[in-house]
Amino acid sequence: MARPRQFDERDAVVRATDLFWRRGYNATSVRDLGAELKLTPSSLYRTFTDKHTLFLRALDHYRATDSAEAERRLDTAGRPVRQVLRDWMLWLVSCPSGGESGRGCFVVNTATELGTADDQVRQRTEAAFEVTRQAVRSLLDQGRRNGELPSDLDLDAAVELLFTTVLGLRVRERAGHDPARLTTAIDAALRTLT
Amino acid sequence: MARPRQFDERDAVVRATDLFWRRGYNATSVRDLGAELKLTPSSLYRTFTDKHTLFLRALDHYRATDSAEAERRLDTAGRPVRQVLRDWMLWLVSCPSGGESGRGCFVVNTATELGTADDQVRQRTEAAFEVTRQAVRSLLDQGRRNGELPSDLDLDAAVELLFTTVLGLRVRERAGHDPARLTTAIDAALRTLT
DNA sequence: CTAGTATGGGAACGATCGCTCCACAAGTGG
DNA sequence: CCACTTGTGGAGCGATCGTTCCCATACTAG
Repeated sequence: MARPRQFDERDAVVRATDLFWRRGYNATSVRDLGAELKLTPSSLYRTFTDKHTLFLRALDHYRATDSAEAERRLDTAGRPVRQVLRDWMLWLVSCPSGGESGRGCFVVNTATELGTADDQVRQRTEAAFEVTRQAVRSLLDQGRRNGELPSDLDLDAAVELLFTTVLGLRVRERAGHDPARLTTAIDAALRTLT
Repeated sequence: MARPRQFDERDAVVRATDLFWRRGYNATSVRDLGAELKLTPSSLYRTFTDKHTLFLRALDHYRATDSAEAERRLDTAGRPVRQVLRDWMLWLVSCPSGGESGRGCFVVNTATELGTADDQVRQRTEAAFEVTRQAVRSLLDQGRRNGELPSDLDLDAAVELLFTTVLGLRVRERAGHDPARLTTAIDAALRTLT
């Protein structure tokens, strides 16, 4: 052992996530990161290898926090399934992290910015998408079995529609669309479950 | 007058659109553009002022072609409204421009990459969104009036849901999602119109 | 206290960024 | 043919990119 770190690695990742989320991968320079994380280049590279690896760390952190928070909100605590879904979707489109709005979803932003070119990124965005899909699916399945939702509900179709709608909502939040309209879209999506 | 151009300005914009669409704004360098458009820097700057202005030209070109093509496809020629919508949405998620897939929608990609920071870009993406919204609305309104759709259909809600779904589909196409699932989502969205 | 080790600060690397400039080429109007 | 005007090609501008290196610093183990 030797000289200990003067910074909190976890806190640095949090700040990096914030910056990458707001600006995207390509528009965020290592110097921007250095200023935001209060790290000199040498510390940044010693700790995180390089910009790309730090970006992957940021994606992982996002999934472990925001996505996890979403999972938590999708966990019914005896509440009606449709109410859970509505609260979750409303939360998604109203500044999930802190006050600031217009940031959309880090995963969606990343998926559209980098497409399918970067395999390590693609694996992570795909995993995040799949987790959400499955969470929605199990929630709907639960509602169908306990009688809250029609027993003849087409689960596959409902999952695809809701999941696709959620991605669209994330884009629209990023684009600064009127929250009232997003709420209208949410309620219309939920009305398909009757 | 003097020496005439050795290149076709329109063709250059087409190629620029293609490149910006695939890679996004920040990841596309002026030298990339020069190579793709077969233009030297001096010609590029003399003709298009700068990278940002060329990007706006590309956005405008996209709206004037791909978006216009979408409008055309939304024009019923006596066909059933739901069939028109279905064909249109299927077309949206299956490589609209040429063979290549995984490009998503240039407008959606731009909106998520640049957010609401750039006002000139924002105006254009917003205008493109609004044109689509209105096209969907008038199509649904037409269907409601000629009896194809329920007379008590909530137009606002249906428009918001379909429009949001379309944006989600564009993201998922960019992310390389299974076309069969996207088709499932499309059919589920259309089933809400009954 | 000393030897050993990892960190912090920052200069600086080569490459590339967006962009400009200028000499030359290629047309037009007189 | 001769000015004149505009386009082309390419070197090169200053700035910034991602990254590396070096050295002083600050801690631990013995």
